[in-house]
Amino acid sequence: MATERYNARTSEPKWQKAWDAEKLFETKNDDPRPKYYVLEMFPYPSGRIHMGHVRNYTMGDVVARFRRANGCNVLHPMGWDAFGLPAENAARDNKVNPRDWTHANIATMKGQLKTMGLSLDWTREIATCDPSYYRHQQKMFLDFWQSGLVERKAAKVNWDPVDMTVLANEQVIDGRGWRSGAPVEQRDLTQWFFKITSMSQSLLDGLDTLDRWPEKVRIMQQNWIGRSEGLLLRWALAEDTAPAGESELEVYTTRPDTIFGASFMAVAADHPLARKAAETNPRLAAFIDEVRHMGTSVATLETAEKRGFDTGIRVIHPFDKNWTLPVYVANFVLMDYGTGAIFGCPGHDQRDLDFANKYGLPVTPVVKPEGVDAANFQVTEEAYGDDGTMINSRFLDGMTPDAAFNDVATRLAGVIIGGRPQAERKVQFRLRDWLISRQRYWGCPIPVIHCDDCGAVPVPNDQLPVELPVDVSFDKPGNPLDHHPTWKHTACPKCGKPARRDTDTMDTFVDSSWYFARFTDPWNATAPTTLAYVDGKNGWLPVSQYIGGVEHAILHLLYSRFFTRAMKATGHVNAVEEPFEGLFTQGMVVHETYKGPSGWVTPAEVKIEEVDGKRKASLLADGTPIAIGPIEKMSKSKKNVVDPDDIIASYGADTARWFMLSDSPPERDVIWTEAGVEGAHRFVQRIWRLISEAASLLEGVEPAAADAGAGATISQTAHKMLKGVGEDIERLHFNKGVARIYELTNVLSPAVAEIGTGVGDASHKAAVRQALEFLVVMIGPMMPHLAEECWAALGGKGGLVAAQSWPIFDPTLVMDNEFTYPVQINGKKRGDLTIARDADQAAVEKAALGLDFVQKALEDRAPRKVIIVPQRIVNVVA
RNA sequence: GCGGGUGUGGCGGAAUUGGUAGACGCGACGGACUCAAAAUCCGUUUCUGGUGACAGAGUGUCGGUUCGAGUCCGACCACCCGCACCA
Repeated sequence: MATERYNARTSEPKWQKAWDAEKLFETKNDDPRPKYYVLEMFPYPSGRIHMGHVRNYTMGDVVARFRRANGCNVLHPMGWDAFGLPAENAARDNKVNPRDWTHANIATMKGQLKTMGLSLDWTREIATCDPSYYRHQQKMFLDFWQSGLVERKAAKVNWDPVDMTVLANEQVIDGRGWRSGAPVEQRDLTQWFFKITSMSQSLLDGLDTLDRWPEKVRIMQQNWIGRSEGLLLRWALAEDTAPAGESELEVYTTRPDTIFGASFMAVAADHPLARKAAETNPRLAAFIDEVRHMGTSVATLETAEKRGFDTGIRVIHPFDKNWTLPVYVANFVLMDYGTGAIFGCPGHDQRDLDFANKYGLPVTPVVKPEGVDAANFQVTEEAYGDDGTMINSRFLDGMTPDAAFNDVATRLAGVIIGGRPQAERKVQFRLRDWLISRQRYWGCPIPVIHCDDCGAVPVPNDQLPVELPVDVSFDKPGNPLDHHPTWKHTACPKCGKPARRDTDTMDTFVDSSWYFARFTDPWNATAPTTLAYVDGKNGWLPVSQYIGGVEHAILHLLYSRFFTRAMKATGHVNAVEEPFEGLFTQGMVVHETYKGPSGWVTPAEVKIEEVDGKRKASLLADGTPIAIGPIEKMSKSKKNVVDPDDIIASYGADTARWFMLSDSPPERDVIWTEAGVEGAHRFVQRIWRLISEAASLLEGVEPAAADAGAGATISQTAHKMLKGVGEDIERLHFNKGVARIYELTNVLSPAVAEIGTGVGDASHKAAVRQALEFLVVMIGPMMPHLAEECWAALGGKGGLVAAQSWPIFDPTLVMDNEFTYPVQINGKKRGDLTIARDADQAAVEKAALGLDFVQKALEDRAPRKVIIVPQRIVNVVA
């Protein structure tokens, strides 16, 4: 029977409508089944979806559909990370309102996502730029403020001169703004901060509980938080060298054990002591000025050579009144870490050694490695940073560095100077507070009013939300809210006098730090969350499986972890602290690049041919030769992008989805190739041919597993694959599941063809029928439209596949009755031995030794040893 | 510099964690069907030698542990990612 080709263009919209009509993916909060929350990172509405989205949302959809088939009440929502600078740039360049631009993009992208056939609950859709969303964010900002989690303070902040706004530390990459790529400058400004550092320890400890997160991400966060244990240590200044009014220098050190190896002190250029000393020393003042200027750009700071300037100040060693050390101002000491001052121990710190060598300062090793003679141990070019034994350290000699650390800490803690101990233990974090002020329009307004008399005053609850004005102009550079003629002028809520609104908006990472909580009840108009649904016994959080790009390993994921804790502290969630129980970071979609005489060329314009075994590219239009470049992340600048719309239009969504899941492990990059898509499409057609052929042959046949004859092999394979595919999806090993589905198809195709020729009894047919139904259910999460079409062709028993349960495999069929042992001689495989699965070791040994190739190898001698691992292997040692 | 990861056919990648290396897919080659092509179907496809059955080699390199190593240990090489004067 000739069957028509599967036509995705007509089938896919048909089934999407059928799912909508049944409201299959709308989730009820009070559904009693076990809850499963699967979430993909929501997109920025840039205009069109790209292949990265297709990959991300396909994976999430497979998980959602699979969990649904396994009896879970699945929450799988979608929304829009809708605030951000591109909308303002579009407004400036094209004279459109950011709101209109954003909403138009959302409409387009929503349409594109719908063509993918994702099982999303669109009734919960949210956009962060809607006042109905950001009003709650403003409320939480004020709640956080009241709870001491928000602070307005002056600080040295990162200024992006292109985007004309400040940036958080996390948004500065290699000294450049994360979006603009412009070198970031340091400015002193008063800004709003979330006090993320108040939760440093909790954020660090929480990482240990996240066993379903990639190790890599946990390590990155751990390093970013950067905890160290050390000592705050005060050094007395030698009186005759101290500037007026100064008597001591406090440093932070993690190596107090090396205190006898100290040879100098170094302070940051901004350190108060440096400023004081510079007052009477013009050359020092000039040096400090120079260092400060160099410090404007973070990028130049990193490559700078280590330089210093002797202030003339001397400090007295805590354990030796007669030992004085020089105090330098050094360009490599940071003011905002520790106390902005260090003691230099050149023997055991490379920077200090470089510095000491440059300025001729003494180098005394105080820790020696194991097995080295103390008298001969010297440090010249390379500092020794490892463990060992204390030397040249008086009362510390012979101790381990750990013990010496404790000894020094204890001794100096007991020395009280000026009412304070000379040293205190101190845990220091690298993490800084989260700067959230942005001098931009298209963001959530900070709900604060500045009054000359009352200071910064919260906007009262009944005046929320503070909405963005619509009539803004982007003609002038800078912040349109600040330029707006009336918006910022208002009355002080406290005293009623004229006052000004804060014209800054919040970092857009604030918007994405709680959207996952909002999805649990987006209809709540009075509060950000509904406590009954957000977490706890009947709540959704934490997200069971979160999927997104690794580029958010620190930014979004760290902020969300903080925000969840802050929401708990302010009563917006019940108990949850870690918002994402399972995290998966998927790889990128990459593609070959093509370069012609006049620059980069898109894949759609290129024809690829194979000439003498070599791939050659030429321009489709006129045959101009094109150079095939390296495989890179799809980007507009390299033009190596493939538009999901084009793929879906020509092959259908299922082909695109299947390709995204095939071959490449999901955490790795996937190389998009034309040949690969065609291969995926061929499989779509192959499944359809198989099912439509079988549908007529097996009409009326009741599916059942066979336990004997040819059908038994079919049933065994089908049940094994059913088990395997389920496990693969559970572990997100989609590529392995795909391979198994191919294998099952490879078994079923000839089986169906055989039935077509009239071979096979009833039990065989029943087994094939069952295997085919398994196959259709198994492809359901991956290629949902094709699965529906196939299911309908097979009779459509029980309605839509999307509503079917995942079948349960029969354990007895998954186990073979016989086992084929590979038989090795001296560790090399020489043959097989098929024997009953329950044969005991003696029986296996006897049978193995009876094999002719074993006898030949042994040449009548007795084997030295026979190793039998049940259900594994036989190894005969001759 | 520090931290993490990866390295397997022409290519993407499998290998129940110490037990048959190369599943599955792509590509290539040969054949069938066709006037022809596309599509489809059937074979072959790690390398070397041999018509062949077969033999030998083989998971970045070198060494080690083991009856047995892609997997464990030691040293090294290459590439990728993250952090980077954090005291």
